[in-house]
Amino acid sequence: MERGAIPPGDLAGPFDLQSTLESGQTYLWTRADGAMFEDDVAHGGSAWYETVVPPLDGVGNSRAVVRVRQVDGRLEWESTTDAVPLLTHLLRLDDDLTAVRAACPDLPLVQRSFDAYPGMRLVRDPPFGALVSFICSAQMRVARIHGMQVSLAEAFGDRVTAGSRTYHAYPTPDALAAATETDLRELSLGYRAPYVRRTAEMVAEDEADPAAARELPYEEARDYLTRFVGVGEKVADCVLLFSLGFLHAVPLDTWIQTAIADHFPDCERGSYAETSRAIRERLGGAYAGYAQTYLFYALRTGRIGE
DNA sequence: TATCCAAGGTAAGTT
DNA sequence: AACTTACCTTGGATA
Repeated sequence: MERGAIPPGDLAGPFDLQSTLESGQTYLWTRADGAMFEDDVAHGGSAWYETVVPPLDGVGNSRAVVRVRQVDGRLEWESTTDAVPLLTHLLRLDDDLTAVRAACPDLPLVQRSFDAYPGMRLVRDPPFGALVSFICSAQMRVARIHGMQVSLAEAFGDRVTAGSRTYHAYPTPDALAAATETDLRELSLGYRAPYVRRTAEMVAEDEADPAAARELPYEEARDYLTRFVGVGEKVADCVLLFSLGFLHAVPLDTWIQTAIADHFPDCERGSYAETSRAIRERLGGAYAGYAQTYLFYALRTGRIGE
């Protein structure tokens, strides 16, 4: 495998790998030490994280194994190809986090959540993996959502050998479409099993393409994604924010709904769409999704008061 | 040891 | 359109 490092100076501001990958935005990486999403693991370590990247528009047109860890601020990587453009894309290393924070509202709740996890970036997951993993997220704990993706990769993903080890790629749409509902239920997907199978089939058969939403205006893009089975407005917002670069999307999950009720009750409108507009504006507009993700992680881990 | 409960919601059926 | 209800599974809490 090729090796390299990205010095802190090339990271466009503060960056923290662990919070970026373990904040519940992405379920497509694993920790080499097996401690992904374990709440009793302290921050500040330098664990290796691994993923197998499918061909992506614009950055590398073939599959690649990528390993990365952060030591003294710099990102060390090992990969089957030059990982710099891949990491820049997947971890949004070119986001100016200082500008992002400056654009977010000067509210104690928001600022304390930024302070809780300095350097956390949003991610840019591959669209199909993002779509399926957030279908799996319904009524589920983060550690189990991740476990499901690992199970899916082990059962239906291609094996890739690199650096004397074998990795499992995330399943292709064809591979998941070919699985049966029973196969998927055996992986503990529960009622999500038929959703995942049918959505994979829709992508495999070219009935719809999650990446196509990138070309649409925000609310049309969200509507477009809800044509996939198991995808409602909340999951659609997650795909838009964590994969397709709609940084103003604010997924209204249980934590944010509680935060709205407790801290922004005037943003509570009747419908998802209206509440979404109101809280998006309250969180600063353009980077509202960044604020949402910081709030979500800080609230979920108890770093900021209820 | 047994039971209960909630976890990053969505689809389908009613009003 | 807004409102109910059912839905798989599992780890942690409660009795």
